[in-house]
Amino acid sequence: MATIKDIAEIAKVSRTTVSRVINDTGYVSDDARERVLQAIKRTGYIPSEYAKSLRTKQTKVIGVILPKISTETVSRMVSGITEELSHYGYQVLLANTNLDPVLEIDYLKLLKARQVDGIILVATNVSDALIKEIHKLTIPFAVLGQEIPGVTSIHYDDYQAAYDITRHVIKKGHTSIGFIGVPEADQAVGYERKRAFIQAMRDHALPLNEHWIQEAKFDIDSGNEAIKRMFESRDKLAPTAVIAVTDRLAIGAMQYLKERGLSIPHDIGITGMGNSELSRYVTPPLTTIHYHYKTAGEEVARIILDKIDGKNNDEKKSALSYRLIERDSL
Amino acid sequence: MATIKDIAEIAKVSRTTVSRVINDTGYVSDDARERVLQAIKRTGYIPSEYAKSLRTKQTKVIGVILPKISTETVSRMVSGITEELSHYGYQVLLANTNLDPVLEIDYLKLLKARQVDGIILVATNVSDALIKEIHKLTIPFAVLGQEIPGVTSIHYDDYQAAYDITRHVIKKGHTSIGFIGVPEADQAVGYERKRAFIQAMRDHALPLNEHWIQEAKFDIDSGNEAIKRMFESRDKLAPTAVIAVTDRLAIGAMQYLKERGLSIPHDIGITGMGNSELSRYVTPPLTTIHYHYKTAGEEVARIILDKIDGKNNDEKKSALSYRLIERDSL
DNA sequence: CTGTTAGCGCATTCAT
DNA sequence: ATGAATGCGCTAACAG
Repeated sequence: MATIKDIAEIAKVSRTTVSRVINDTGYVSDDARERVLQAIKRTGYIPSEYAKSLRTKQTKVIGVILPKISTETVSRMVSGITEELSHYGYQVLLANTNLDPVLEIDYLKLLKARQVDGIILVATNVSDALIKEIHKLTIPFAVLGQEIPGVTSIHYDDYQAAYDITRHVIKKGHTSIGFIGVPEADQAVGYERKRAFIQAMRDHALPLNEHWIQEAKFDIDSGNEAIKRMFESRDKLAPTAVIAVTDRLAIGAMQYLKERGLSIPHDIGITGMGNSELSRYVTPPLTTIHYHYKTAGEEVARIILDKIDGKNNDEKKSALSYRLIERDSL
Repeated sequence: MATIKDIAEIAKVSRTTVSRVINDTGYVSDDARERVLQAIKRTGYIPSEYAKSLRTKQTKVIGVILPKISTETVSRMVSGITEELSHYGYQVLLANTNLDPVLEIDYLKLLKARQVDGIILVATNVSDALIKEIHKLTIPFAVLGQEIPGVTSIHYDDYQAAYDITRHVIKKGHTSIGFIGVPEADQAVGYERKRAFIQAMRDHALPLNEHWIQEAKFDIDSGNEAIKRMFESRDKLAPTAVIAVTDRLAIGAMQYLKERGLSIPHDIGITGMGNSELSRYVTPPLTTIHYHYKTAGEEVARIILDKIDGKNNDEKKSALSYRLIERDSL
């Protein structure tokens, strides 16, 4: 591997001059520049980013901590992040926790050690320990997907979205409405969406049947089981519509309903949230909430970049827009 | 940010000693070690990976160049890669080309500049310029998803898989079989799969109708249009089964068929390839080929790691296993 | 316009 | 068992 020193020798100039032509900074005679360029070309020399970073204290790398790359939500966010960052010569160092909360903290430290210029956390469950660690951070930081006190974040307005879809279901004339949620440890998807559902029901003076409020995990099968519990409760009553907090859950529920011979939306309506690709192609297509995940990735990238540039260093909160997509499942 | 020098001063030892306790190398008295550890704890000191890399010529970072992160295939591969690498303390630097072939070469250089310990290319269309650039590379390198002469790669045995599924369709009794492919510039999905289809048909002495061999892009709508062209050809003949080279294409085709009032698989059978999550949940569930994408990611990570360790430096080829998944669409 | 000097933070001889 | 000295590859004053 050639170094700046080699180039300097070949071109018969000092290392400084080489540095100048590389970075296009300061005056260099055409003659010297030419010789340097030639030398670079001949040797295939590429300046070491590491050595450069050591001097400049800038790595042009942003660390992204995420729970699991192979989900649509996250991969779309990452897509938005990488795309936006690439316009400014930044790259992404991935830290995939695979849903292990301990790793989140480990990676935070690791990224610090790597002197990344900024860190983006794609969050699900945020532990107190993590929040503490985040507050100790001195480099630009932002959270995507959840709201953390005192920290810049872009979150989805889960409460409002869930409230909207619940109201939508109610407006369609349903009064017996079931709900499939996820554990409340997940602030956004678990807690907020459930809270919104309950509030919307109350605001419309509709009854809440405890059997009709089920909790599932995040996978499709889990949705199937959750609605099964709903239908097999002793009182033999069943809702006329079910709101699931994710599309996958809704799709799992649809499977059960179909197996049971129920027609959607005629016998029972169902809605999801997330507008996953799946939701368009199941039968019938799912009514759901579309979040702009990729846009969120782009936006958080821009925020980090701003912070790096020194502007906009204060805490900043924003909620990403969403819209209700009406299809045929309700 | 504290440095090794600060710690040395606080602990009243030399930087060398600090380095020794950090890396657990050489002799250090318990007393000195204790003081160093205390100092580290107090200051929250984290050694700079950059400075370390500059000395050791090891970055513990693997560059991954990919065409688009937000597809199921790629994100599963990346998931396998990051998971495997993390076991050995390596991280992934992402380079998302967004399908721009020029960027592939740019990123190759960038990763070199960042002195990554290895590079994994998740490939689609591989240009000659890229191949040339790859051969100039001196760092460990491997390709995932396509086969490149003289380069270590894990590819899918697209020919065999497509041959198998064609034979499967034939065995089901079909003789009038259509095909929806993609441009042959894509060696694996475009060229190989088509070649296999044609060969299988010939081997079984079945006729090839040119109207029934259509080319589409990669998206769902494109599959829809492709089969439409098939059905609207002048001779008014239509196949009794259609093989699409991706699930998305198959799903697009299914939409058209349904709109046309055709029953699947009764009136016409259809198959995909890829076993995307979608394929399980469309109606009817799609018969397809399942590739072990994540496993491939893990495997290529292991290969790169081996190369870094100096073992197994020669070119190595392997094909990943797949299996036919029979569902209800055929 | 160009070169000299210094130092970023660390690991590694080589002495002691 | 410990430290002094050196250099990895680069940029940034500071002189000339």
